[in-house]
Amino acid sequence: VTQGSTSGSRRSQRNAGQVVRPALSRESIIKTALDIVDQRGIAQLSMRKLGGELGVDPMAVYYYLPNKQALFDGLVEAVYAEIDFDIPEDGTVSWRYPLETFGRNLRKTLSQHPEMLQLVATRPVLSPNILRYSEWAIAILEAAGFTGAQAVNFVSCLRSFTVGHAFAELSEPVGAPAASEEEITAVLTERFPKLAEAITGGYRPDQQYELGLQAMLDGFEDLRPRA
Amino acid sequence: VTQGSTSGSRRSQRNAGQVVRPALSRESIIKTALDIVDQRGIAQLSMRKLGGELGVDPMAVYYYLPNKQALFDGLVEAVYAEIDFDIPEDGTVSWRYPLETFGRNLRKTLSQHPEMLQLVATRPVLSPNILRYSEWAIAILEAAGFTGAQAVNFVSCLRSFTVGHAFAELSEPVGAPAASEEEITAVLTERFPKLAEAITGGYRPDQQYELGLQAMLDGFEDLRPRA
DNA sequence: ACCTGAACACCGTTCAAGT
DNA sequence: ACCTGAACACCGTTCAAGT
Repeated sequence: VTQGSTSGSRRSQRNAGQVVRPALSRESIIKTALDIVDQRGIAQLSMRKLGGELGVDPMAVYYYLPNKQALFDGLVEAVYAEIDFDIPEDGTVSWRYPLETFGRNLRKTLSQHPEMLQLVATRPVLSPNILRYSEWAIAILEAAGFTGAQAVNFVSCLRSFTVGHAFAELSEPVGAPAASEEEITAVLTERFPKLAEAITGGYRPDQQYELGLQAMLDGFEDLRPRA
Repeated sequence: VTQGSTSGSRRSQRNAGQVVRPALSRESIIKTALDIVDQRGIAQLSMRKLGGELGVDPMAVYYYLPNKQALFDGLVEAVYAEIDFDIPEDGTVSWRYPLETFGRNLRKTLSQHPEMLQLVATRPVLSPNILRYSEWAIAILEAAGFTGAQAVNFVSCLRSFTVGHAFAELSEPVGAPAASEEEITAVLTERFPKLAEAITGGYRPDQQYELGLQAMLDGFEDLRPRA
């Protein structure tokens, strides 16, 4: 939560010998909140603890954000802004490229903020970062012969799959609800042998994601009018 | 929240003229909790309101469930149990059938409990209903030439896509974060014309889901060894 | 066995007040 | 303009007690 002293730090200089508290701002509040979420979990983010972390009265953040929902929106937007959605200079990319990159890079950022998943999945935020990349993706897909409506659906489906997969990864493969690992596999082998057998190979999330991603893209390809 | 009087209703008969309160049970508690979630939203489900709805001291439910997490687990399991996962008598189904049915029927039940989505996506529950159907699906897929590991990945990917899509549907297409519908489309047409153009056709969730579902299945088909 | 009730350590948010 | 502090109406959960 380190941050260089910004302008308007007259106050900071007054309390020499004390901990220097940078001036509050919407941005710094959201940054601190995201740290809390990432490190301690979404359930641990309260307006009161946020105030504590900022070294400020809990009510101080209400000057910058009207309520907790607004804070959540800010957090989601901050995560969206982190996604690497750079559009390549070189214009010659296949129609699969924007879609693959959209999925993989979204997934990468989500994996860095697993505790944000609930918020990201729940709150609709029109992030410029996403919109801009989608706009470009549509152009590429249209140039490849798809319609704009198809392109939007493709992006939407990939987003859904990626978010859903991130959730599944978070909740473990055939996870441990309360019982121990051994107990579960024991019950599985007895009652659901094929499932148990198929799982013993291990759960490889990256591989599974790539399988689903490529399958979808292969399916989309079939919709393309013949050249 | 109506429920026929069950056995052990000696108490109920004592307070004649009063509202008859059926005996508490884990099942009836979860049923009532699910009603609250469906009708008033997940945020409105508190142990205290649950007690109120049951006509009982809030602490009474702790006799049947150790804490709120256990209540959540019960709710998720209840939703999973509702999914129509009947295995057809007639054994001659295509390998696509179990996968299509898995996705569509999961989606149908999720759409009936939209407020449960966060919980369903978050909590790993080994529902017998799901395991049993998965076991059958694997058998069908193996008979069609796929490996068990592939079959498990297919089911997993479909679950991810279905859950993710349910979330997206809940959060609206290019939803309204705070601004009005008109403002959004205005900004969109100005800055992201292709996106705006592609969206004007309207958002058809069912159609989009079916598109993604079939694309994935088409992609899976390519992995099948030639007969 | 099943339920009650007080108590504790928390919440988000309002509103008036300070500097 | 920016932050404080008391107050209100909530939470989940513990623990001892009632019947």
